[in-house]
Amino acid sequence: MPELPEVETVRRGLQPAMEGAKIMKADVRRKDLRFPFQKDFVARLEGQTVKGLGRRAKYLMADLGSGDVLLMHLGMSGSFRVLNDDEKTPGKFHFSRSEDRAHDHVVFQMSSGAAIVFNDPRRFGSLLYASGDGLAHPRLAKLGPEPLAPGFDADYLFRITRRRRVAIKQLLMNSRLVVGVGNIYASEALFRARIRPRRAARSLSRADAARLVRGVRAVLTQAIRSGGTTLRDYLGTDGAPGYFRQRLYVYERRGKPCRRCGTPVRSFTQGQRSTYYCPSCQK
DNA sequence: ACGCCCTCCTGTTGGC
DNA sequence: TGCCAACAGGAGGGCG
Repeated sequence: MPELPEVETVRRGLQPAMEGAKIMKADVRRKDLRFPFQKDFVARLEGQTVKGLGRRAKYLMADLGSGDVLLMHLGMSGSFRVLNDDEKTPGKFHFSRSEDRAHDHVVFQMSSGAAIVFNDPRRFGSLLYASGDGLAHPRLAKLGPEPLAPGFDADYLFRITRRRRVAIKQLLMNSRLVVGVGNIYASEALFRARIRPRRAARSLSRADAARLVRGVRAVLTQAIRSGGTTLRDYLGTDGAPGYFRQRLYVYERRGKPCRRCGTPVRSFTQGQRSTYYCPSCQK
């Protein structure tokens, strides 16, 4: 489900309910998600105050009073819902599109009175307790630069694309090289940069690399502003969808006219994922 | 080091 | 109408 803009939107939604509040109770209803819950996961969390809520790549990071961190990843279908006091009555609210409570796997009761519910039908998400600032955790240690940070610039992208035969779209989705760009925004960024997704990475000129950096940054920034993209499941912490879908240029628009030139959008499968592009605008 | 392929899991959809 | 294969926003891991 969620790429950087959706995760960032979730972070902003969770922040008021978590920051400065204590985790009174952590109700873990399964033994595992993507990974088994650590043995002492609940014991280490309960009673801790959340000092701040940050993000690295697609991980949410709750900084805890102990100096450690709670890492939260949404996988493909994970979502958080914040329930305030007046919304806690069962049946009075809806969480997911299907209103199916069966996949509410973890509930945090916060001292603020809010309940924070993690729901994840496919269970590719994960919640991990990590020591220190968490950046040395194996899952984070090898991540590439943040696409919206200064380190992701034309020089960097040009450099890492040299000698790589891999298709540029797949390179964009390689989190060791740049984080946060998933299947939707890779297609959208390439459209903005006017580069075909199948191009070998090493075929990009310096000018291509510069346009692609701008394309990635622009699409992510604009999507954050719209609260992310809701295709199917994704909902924010308040249950509202993201509105960037109506601003997509190519994703899920196969056969529809390109919003720039009118040529029908094409799609094909690349690395077992759908890719979309305009055969006229992108070279 | 790199590139390709498969896997985890459930729910929904589209084609016959 | 019903069945079932294909597919869905991530990413770890194995293999050549």
